[in-house]
Amino acid sequence: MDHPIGEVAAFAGVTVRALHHYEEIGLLRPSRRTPAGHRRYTDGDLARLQQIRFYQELGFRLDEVAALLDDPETDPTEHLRRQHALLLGRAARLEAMAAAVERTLEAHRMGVNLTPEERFEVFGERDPEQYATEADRRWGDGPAYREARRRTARYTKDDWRRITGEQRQVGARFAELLRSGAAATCREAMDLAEEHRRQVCRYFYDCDHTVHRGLADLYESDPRFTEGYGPAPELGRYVGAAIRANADRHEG
Amino acid sequence: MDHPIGEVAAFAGVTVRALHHYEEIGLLRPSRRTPAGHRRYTDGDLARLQQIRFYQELGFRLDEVAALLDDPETDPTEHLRRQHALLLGRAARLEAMAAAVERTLEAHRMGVNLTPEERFEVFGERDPEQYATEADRRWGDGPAYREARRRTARYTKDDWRRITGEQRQVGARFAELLRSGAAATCREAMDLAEEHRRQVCRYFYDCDHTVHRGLADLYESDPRFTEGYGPAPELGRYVGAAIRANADRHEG
DNA sequence: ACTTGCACCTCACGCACCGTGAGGAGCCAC
DNA sequence: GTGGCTCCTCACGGTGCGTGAGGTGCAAGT
Repeated sequence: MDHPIGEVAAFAGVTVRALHHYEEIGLLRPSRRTPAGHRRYTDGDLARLQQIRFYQELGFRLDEVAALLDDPETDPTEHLRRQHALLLGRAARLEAMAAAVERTLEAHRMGVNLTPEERFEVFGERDPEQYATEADRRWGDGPAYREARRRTARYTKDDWRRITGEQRQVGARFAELLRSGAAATCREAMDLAEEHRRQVCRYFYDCDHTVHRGLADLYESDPRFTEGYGPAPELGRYVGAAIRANADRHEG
Repeated sequence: MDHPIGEVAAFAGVTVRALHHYEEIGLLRPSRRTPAGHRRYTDGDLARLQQIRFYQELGFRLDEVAALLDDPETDPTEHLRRQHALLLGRAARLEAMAAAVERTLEAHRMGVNLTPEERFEVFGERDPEQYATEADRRWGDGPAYREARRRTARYTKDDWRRITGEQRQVGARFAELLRSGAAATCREAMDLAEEHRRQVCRYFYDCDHTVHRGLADLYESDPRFTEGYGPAPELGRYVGAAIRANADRHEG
């Protein structure tokens, strides 16, 4: 009912050394040892290893993986659902990159020279926030968060003024819409949500519609994010609803 | 007409430190320096950086990337085509992993316990065959052909994209090996051949080593099957030799 | 003329994730 | 008893940067 280390390594596509390492850092401890000291992995251990492999493939560091898996508030199916979403997101990103390569090829064929922005737009991506501490609590500090921090770290003061200015403008337009009595599900509100999403993409991380839904929760639950434009909690809910409607529209 | 390092870093989504590192290891040297010693990157440097980023995203190490880019026999468009194939392959792999997560979820819901093989099959590897129509001509409508047609008939457009992406990846890896000077009878080449065989099994029909030998002939005689990855006829012979060596190994 | 302030420079140490032996033991087959 | 395979435990090495520390170049403000 349990397996020796070589077999496990072969199954999982990792080396024996890696399994040793996982034990050293407390990430995966085999449930049993033989009298001779040989490691034996149970099916439960294998299930954990599977989770480890998925998270790792997604770019999490091993200490992050350990934190995720050892969080008592997360049940197994939640891990799987999260991994599913992240995997599809990454796949989509790679396809976008492939498309970018195609465009580059095309430009090359035409003898056109690309602008730097065009060259690297697909590398823009994934994930966190100026709400660094919020993002932290919500997503731990996954690869997306690190990427965002890396990017934001390079922004100058002028960049920040420009970026927050743009964001405040979107916020103001949301407040405007809300005051006008337009539904959060109307086209204008959804377009505004889409604009917001693209801003996040441009300045912070690769924010697809799924991730954007997560931000919607954030806006609704924390009035800090919309304060200053209007009736805070109500505007938060309004923006959240618009983001969700927009996501529905694009995913439908 | 050239750019300071911070700007380049922002464009490309890398840190300034990374660019310093690339220069240290001779991977990317800015074409110019200002009198004050500040690096200046030309558009040509940016083009190279773009290539670096793509290859890196695909999992190549920096010294490998340098070797690839500095190979005088490879022209720019060949890099792009190769990257395109590899990106699609990786995207396909991630989608397969997402599907595996779905299956795991489903099994979980049913209360079923997965076998280790099931748990990790997606981590093993990749790749198959599109030569359905060729198979057609060769085997007329024997049982193998009928099975292939039965299975391929159910594939959606998405399935096809995924499958051909995986295949192209194996092709690219063969080309890589050939370029590296490895013998077609080396272990890596045979492993790759075996991987290829399993793809055929998974996506088309039961392809044992004998049948695989038949495919080897096909690849050698028709350069269409390996074009786009490298010197077509040579690569075809190389793949054929690897398949035969692999068959020998398994049948021996 | 002076001082911020930012972008840039050059060391140089540190860290994550293992790879890669070295040296030895358990276990099976002949 | 002697290969031959798998397993064990150190322990050093390597890649791809992160992260200061300490200093320079230059433009704008006072």
